[in-house]
Amino acid sequence: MNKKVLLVDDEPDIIAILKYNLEKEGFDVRTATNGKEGIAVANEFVPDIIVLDVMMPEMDGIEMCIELRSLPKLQNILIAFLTARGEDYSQIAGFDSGADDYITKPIKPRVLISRLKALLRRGGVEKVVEETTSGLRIDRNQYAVFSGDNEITLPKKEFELLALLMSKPGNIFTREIILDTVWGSDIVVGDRTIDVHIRKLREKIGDHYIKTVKGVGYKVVI
Amino acid sequence: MNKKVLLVDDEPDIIAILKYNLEKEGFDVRTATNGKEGIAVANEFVPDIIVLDVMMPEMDGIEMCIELRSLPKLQNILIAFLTARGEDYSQIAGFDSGADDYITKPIKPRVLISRLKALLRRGGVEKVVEETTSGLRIDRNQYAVFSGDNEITLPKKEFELLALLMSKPGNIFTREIILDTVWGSDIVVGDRTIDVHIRKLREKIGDHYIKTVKGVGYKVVI
DNA sequence: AAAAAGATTAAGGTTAACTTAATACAGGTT
DNA sequence: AACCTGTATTAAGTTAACCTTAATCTTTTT
Repeated sequence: MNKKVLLVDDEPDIIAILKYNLEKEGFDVRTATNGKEGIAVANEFVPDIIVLDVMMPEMDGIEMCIELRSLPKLQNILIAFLTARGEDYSQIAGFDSGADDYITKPIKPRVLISRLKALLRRGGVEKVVEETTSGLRIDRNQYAVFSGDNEITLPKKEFELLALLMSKPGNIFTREIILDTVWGSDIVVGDRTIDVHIRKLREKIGDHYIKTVKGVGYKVVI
Repeated sequence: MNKKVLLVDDEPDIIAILKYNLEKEGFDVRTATNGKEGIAVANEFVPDIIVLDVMMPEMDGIEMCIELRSLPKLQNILIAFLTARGEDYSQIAGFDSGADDYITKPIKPRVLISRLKALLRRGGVEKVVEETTSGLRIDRNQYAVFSGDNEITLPKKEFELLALLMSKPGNIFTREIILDTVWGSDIVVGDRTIDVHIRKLREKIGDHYIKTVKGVGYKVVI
């Protein structure tokens, strides 16, 4: 049974690219170009996840999100906000209109897909906790990681890097994906930066959790 | 039944050379010199594979590719991009408009042919997880192979080699195809290199999975 | 039996990743 | 504003893993 995605964005080009790529991945996709239309489609289509541009004419993403959350039928749908990088994030996040994830544009289709899958996989807000059988646990709400019983506090970048790896324990993440997701596709930092962060992580959580696959990337052992 | 190829390139000379060589190999060839024409021919001809120059006037390869993928009838056709060497590859690959292979020009006709044959043989997209009845499993997301229950981590080349063999379990892969696919048509390594990698693989996953067919190539037992 | 193809082993060179230390930067505090 | 503290990034040197080749041995084919 394919997962249903509703894309809401006022730019037809972006819609087209994302739609194509999501469908290739096996998603069932519908689209809308403004908030009003989005609500209508959501009502009839009842998607699993809605990807929502924050900035839109007529009814913007935040308004749409609030309205969606007020409809009983649509209360449990996952909502991912698309925001332009550098946009006043606090305004959106602080508002807490009920989004489950914030994704910054520009984003490569590949990366978007992996974020959406991660969201669907962990089922949104209530499953912010991810745990491996090897004993590593991450709690996105607490912004904390646990190795066995003891809590380890991580700075932002280190946390985000580990959170990415933990979003799919066992899966490999290439350096490219890591840079795109943790740093953003328009920020340019060297490859060594990743190494150093991995090093710091290993220092704090223990060596055995993160595995290097040379020439490919990193993964968290299950 | 001959395989049907559609060549789309704005340079008549290149078209002529490739057409001649492909026909000599038994392919059924049609051509087009721009994207619009390409779509039209594709619609009527319904080729097995389309070879598409990225840089073209009017409608470029990427646009054409996206449009092709939007037509139900043509969704499963294989698409190979021709790109000039040194061209900003990331722009193309990152865009992920749905190509099945990227081939850099200049390319020798016989190399192109072997690439196309490889593509047609494995039917383009590979499954993420592939498993044989003999108990060998490969997971491209995890970048891991399993022999029965235990996970075996492989370095890049070994993994890619096994991944190729596992893309069609039971099928034979010639040394030429292996070199083209795993090493790339422009990299020249000796034949012994393949042997050594096969040896390492057998050492790690067990001798019985990979079978040598002398004078032909290797295959994974089903 | 000779020739060809593949298997095996060890060794070298290359590249990617690790490590350490130094610098730059941000946030908070005096 | 100056200072402190912790974090992020870069640079440079080191280490380790991997890839490839060469040389030798074994098997298969003619």
